[in-house]
Amino acid sequence: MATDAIPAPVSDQNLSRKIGRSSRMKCPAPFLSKTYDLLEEQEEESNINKIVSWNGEGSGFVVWCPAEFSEVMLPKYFKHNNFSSFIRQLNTYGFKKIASKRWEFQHEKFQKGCRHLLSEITRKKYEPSAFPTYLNPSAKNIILGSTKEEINTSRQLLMEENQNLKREKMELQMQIAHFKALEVKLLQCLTQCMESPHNKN
Amino acid sequence: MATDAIPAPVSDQNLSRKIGRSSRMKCPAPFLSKTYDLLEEQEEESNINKIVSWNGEGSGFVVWCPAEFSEVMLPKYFKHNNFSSFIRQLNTYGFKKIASKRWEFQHEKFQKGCRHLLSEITRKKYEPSAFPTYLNPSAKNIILGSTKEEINTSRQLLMEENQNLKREKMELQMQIAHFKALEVKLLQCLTQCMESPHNKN
DNA sequence: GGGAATATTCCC
DNA sequence: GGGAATATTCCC
Repeated sequence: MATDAIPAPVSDQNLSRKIGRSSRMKCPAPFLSKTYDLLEEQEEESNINKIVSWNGEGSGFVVWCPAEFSEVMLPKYFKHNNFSSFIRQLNTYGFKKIASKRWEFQHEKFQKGCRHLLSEITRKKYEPSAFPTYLNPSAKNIILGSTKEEINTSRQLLMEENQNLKREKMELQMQIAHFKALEVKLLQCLTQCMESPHNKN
Repeated sequence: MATDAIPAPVSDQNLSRKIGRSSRMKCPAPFLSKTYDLLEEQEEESNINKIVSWNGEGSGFVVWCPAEFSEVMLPKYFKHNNFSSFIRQLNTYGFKKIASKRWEFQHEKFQKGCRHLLSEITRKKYEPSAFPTYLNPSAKNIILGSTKEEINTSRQLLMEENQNLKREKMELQMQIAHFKALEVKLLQCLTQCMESPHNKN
């Protein structure tokens, strides 16, 4: 039946929101728990059959067979069967691909036997107005350690942000113009109202 | 089999991105197409069996049986079986619930027989700062004829302008907050003024 | 690898 | 109903 494949709601999602992940977070992101679960599940398979497993040191994991992994395992834990979407999430949470010829990923806080570390892993934040980390404005030394191209990239990003800010400023100014006009009208109304209440009655 | 329930990729998703939905858009959002499809599919059912259908005038639609709709129809078109998520999407696209005792929804541009209108429906915008990532081509030349130091100077100037723009933006936002508060007060005054034919004449 | 749009979930 | 976080998709 079709609905079978829709994963049951994950219980730990509820709690995590209320607490907020900022300082003392209890619940790992669902993506991390599920990925960890999925590795635990595979631990029970014999080595020969493993689609995915922890690496030798337990410091990362390897997807041995991406095709099977995507078709069989992903839908059991996620709402899709696309390897690329899984990779996208890994990147979002700061995992690194640490081998060139196989799909091995690692994250400092994602280790075999250390489920409790998961809650220390955070999403990379998407901050619309902030600088990318490598463009930290306080980093005045940028010019020393960077190539012309890198500085120029930084410059272009600033230019882009600049355009956005100007547009936003314009929009805000339009809003203000609107409010000013409104204020004038309201004051007119009020004045009329105060000046001539007598006549009608 | 589990993977059966994962909807096949929808072909019209590809095109819509490239074009951009701003002014002359060709492709409706997947959510809209799918919802329309789902209604078309039900058109073939006899009236007695309908889980969902267009309303009498074709100006909206009614989910007659939310339970069955969620369990049976949603998973065929979406990656979930939650009625509330469907509702959330309807709200995102500006649909209105137009009956109190049944699940009837309406949107000006969502009408029976008018699939072409779908592409005029837009998401309500959540827009912190949106500007398509363009790379300024004319500015690319700067890198050829300039030294690292010169580019960096340009960069620093932009950074400065940027800071200023942010400050200005903040100030404008404060002005707007001020106007909003003022508007509330004026409206209160006006209301009082109108309600109480003061001056006791 | 990551930006950004859309989808889904959760919460108020 | 909608804000906001997370998930999924698409594209560069």
